[in-house]
Amino acid sequence: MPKSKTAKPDAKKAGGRARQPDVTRRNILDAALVEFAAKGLAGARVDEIAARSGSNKRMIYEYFGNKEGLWLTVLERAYERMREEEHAIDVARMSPVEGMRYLMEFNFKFCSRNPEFIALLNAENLHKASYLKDSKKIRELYTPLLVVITDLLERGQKAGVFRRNVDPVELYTTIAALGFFYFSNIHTLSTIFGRNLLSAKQQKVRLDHSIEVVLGYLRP
Amino acid sequence: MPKSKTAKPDAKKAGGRARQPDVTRRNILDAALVEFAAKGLAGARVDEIAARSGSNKRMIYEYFGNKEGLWLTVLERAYERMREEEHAIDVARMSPVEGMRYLMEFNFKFCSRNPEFIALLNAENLHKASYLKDSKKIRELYTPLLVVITDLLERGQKAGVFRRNVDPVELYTTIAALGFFYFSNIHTLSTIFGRNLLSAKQQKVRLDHSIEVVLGYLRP
DNA sequence: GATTTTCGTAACTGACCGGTTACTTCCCCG
DNA sequence: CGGGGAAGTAACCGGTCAGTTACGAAAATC
Repeated sequence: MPKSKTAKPDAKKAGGRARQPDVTRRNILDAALVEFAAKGLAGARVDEIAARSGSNKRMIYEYFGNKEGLWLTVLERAYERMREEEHAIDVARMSPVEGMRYLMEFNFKFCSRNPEFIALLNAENLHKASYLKDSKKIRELYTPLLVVITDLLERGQKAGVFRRNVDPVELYTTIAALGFFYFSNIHTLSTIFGRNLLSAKQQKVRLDHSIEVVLGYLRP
Repeated sequence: MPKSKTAKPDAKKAGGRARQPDVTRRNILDAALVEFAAKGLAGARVDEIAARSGSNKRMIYEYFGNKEGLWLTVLERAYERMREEEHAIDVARMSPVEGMRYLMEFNFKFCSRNPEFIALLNAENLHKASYLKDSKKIRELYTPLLVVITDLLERGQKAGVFRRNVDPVELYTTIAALGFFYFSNIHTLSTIFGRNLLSAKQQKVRLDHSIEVVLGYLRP
């Protein structure tokens, strides 16, 4: 989300009034992401978003129409961000095993770094993805990770270090599951196991194990 | 949800009034499970639960105090049910590989069969498991699956069919992840992949792959 | 600097919703 | 058989919240 727009003051904090629609818009979206992620669609309060954004309700309804419009925009933006980061992945020069390891680490750490994204996805699944389904922007936008995985698999198979007959979509789902689930259920799991799974140490244990599972499976 | 309770009239449908606290209680919980799973804690409507249960709000507040009390009870009940089913698992007579396969199938199908359980857990994680943490009933109740996994691992290692140095808790988490994630994110995944992952066919593909992953990993 | 357009504020509205209460029904026990 | 208490009903209350509006202030435009 680099700002390609202007080098202007950017904030209206210090009393300085400004006329910067896109900044206001962004502030609202940032605030909405936090609120929606913390409380879901039904639990989130528009007033709270307005207050937190430094803007006001009127602007929200001007830009996004209603609460659901805001929700969809926040959701689309979260997906865009993820895809941007994924696009930056380049494992072409790595060995298949190295590449796969790197990929899983990326996925895992992305989940760790973006708890709001996790919360958002879960909430959207609660609604049976009804907002996502209506989104023009997101349809048919496969994750770039899929391409990378396909490439790694092929190279690994040719080099004889990966087993054959692995469906890339299935493997992608598995990798996504291993990262996502841990963070998605981190609070109930922590409660049941009586451990703080948020700790860096526990996270490392989990990531190492997950990588072991996938690489172990991929052995020819 | 077979009714194992009594052979009594049981329903107050046909005008027949009844004085059956536990039946009313159960009806409320059944209705609440559906409503909470569909809309989350904030989105659920107490009036709707009352209507759907065939009872009324007054009874809800009499039995459960408030909406949150009802939520916690529904949550505890869902966990209890899962543990009951898990307790019925007996893989003692199966070979380690057979047993592991059976276990994963059980876990997967449980998730498939109990979408409300998935929704409930996700919602509770949104609240950072705050209700679960306060529950006296659930604390320190390790899932029985963990015991079974530990046993299978040991036997498999002794027999030389499983690798050594596998942490049972990590493996449990992995197995849980492979089942849970698919169903938890089934709507967004279906949208993005453009496939209906709810179909029996897709489910079989996923389960088979998941089993392959774990058994592949476990090879010595 | 007058006009138009955008932005911000705060009060408002109307629906909704969690929770309560007054009152009725009818089961159970003596 | 009659009274007490549990079970049930529906109206109601007070607060909340999504969404609107009226109006004022400041920018951009000329």
